[in-house]
Amino acid sequence: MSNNLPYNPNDPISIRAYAKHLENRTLRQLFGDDLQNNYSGKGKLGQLLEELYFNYKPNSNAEPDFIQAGLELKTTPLKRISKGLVSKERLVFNIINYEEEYKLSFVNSSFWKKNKLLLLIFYLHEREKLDIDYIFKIVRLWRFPITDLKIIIDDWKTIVAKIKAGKAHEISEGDTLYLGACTKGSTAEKSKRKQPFSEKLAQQRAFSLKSKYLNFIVERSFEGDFELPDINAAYNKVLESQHDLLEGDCGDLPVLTDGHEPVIKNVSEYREGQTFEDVILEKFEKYYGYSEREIVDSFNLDVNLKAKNKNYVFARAILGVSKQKIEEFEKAEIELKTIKLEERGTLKESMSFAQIKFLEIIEEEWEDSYLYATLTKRFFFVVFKKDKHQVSRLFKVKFWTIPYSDLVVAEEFWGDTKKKIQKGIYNQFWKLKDHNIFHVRPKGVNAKDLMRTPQGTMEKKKSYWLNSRYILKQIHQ
DNA sequence: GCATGATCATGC
DNA sequence: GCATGATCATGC
Repeated sequence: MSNNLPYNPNDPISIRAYAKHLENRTLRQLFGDDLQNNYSGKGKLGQLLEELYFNYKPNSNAEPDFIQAGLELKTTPLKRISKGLVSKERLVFNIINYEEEYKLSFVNSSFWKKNKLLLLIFYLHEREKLDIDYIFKIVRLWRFPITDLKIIIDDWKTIVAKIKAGKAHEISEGDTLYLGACTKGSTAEKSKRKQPFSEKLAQQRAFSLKSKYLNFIVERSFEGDFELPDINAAYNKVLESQHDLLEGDCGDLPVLTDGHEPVIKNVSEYREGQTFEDVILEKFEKYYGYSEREIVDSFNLDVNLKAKNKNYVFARAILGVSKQKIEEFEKAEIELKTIKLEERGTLKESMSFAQIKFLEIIEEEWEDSYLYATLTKRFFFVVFKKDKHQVSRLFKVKFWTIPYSDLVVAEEFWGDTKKKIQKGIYNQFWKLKDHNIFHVRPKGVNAKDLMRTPQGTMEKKKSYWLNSRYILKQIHQ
C-alpha cells in the first residue's frame, strides 16, 4: 500500500503539502455523500482522516502516526466566538502510563517521543453539522518554540515528580503551565489505574495542551506565520541539559486581535536550574515594599487606581512587558488574583469567582463543571499589605494550585450546591462560618439583579467564594 | 468583630 | 448588557 500513497511517508513536508488540500474543504466534499451512511457518530473525524485521507489504520502506538517522518497527526476543533475563531478545547496527547513514564528522561519520554513534530489540523466545529461537514481551517506543522519547550520540559518534570512521590492521584492541571495532565476516559472507579509508589489508584490522565495555548497557534496561523523553529544547537542544548539534570489561508475569517508579549524572550535568560516561575518571583521580589503609587511612578504607568485590571497592569510593568498581555500567563491560563492584607496581617475579604449559573449547574458533572475548571487552574496571588500609615504595599507574590485534599472538599461543596438548586432551595448554601474553605454568597449589581432558576422562578445572583481565612493560610504556606 | 448581604466600577 | 474584580453596609 505504501508505494501507492499520495505523499512521501518519510517526509513531513510532503505530508503537509498533501494535507494542505484539506483546507477549506469538508470530508463530504472530498469523499462524497456515501460517507454519511458509513460513518456517523461523534469523535470520529480524526479517525476518518487517518483512514480515508492518509490511508493508514488508526492505532494506539507509542510511535508517532507517520513513523518514518516522525510526525504525529492531531485533529482539533475551533469554535466561533464574537471576536473570531478560537480553540474549542484542549489538545489531548497520549495517556500517561504512571508505571513507566517516571523511569524516563524527558527526551526519552512517551510524550516527547510521539509529539516532537505535529501535523495540526484545525476544523471549525459547528453544533448543527455532522462531523463530515466540518470545514478544515488550518493545516500546519508544529514544533514547540524553544522558550515554550523549556516550560514544557519543566511541566513534564513536575508531573513526573508527583508520580515519583506516590501522588499520581493528586495530579491537577493547575500544577503546570503549558503541558497539562488532563483527565481522560471515564471517571468511574473501574477506569482508574495503578501508580508505582502508592497503593492508591489514580484517575487516568493524558498529556495535554491548554486551549489558550492553542489560540496562539491559531492566531499565528491566521497571520500566515507557518515557520518551524530550527533544531539548532540552542534547541538541542535545552533538551540535553534537561537530560543531564534528570537521570531519573484561511480566507475572510476574523482573527484574534489581542497582542501579546513574552516575559522571557530567550532561553539564555534562565540561570542554571531556574524555572519560569523562579524567574517571575525574582522579578517581583525587587518591588516588595513598594506602594501602588511607587509602582506607578517607577514605571510611569498611566493607570486608574480604581480600575479592576490595575494589578494586571502592575504585573506587566514589573515583568517588563510593555503594552500587551503577558504571553506566558495567557498560554498557561494563569489566574491572577489580588489579596489585600490589613496592617496586622489579617484578611478582611473573601475571594469571589464568577456566578453560579442555576440552569447550567444542574446539568453538569463535577469534572466538566465551571467550578472544577476554575479551581484546577494555576493561580498567581499578588499580595498587598497595609503599612502603619494604611498605605498598601506589595508584600509578596505566590503561585498556587489548590491542594488535592481541598479539591475533594470542593466536589462536596459543588455537589451540595447543585443538589439544593435542583430542589429549589436557595437560602441554605454553605456559609462562611460553617465551612473552612468555600461558601456561597450573593453577587449581582443589586438586590434586583436576578437569574432564572430551573424551577422557573427568579433568584438573586450568587457566586462561589473562597473563605478569607483559607486564603490567608494558603499565602503563608 | 465578623458573617453575610449588597452594591459599585469597569471593561469586554 | 453583563460578568466580574473589588469593596461597602448592615445586623447579629
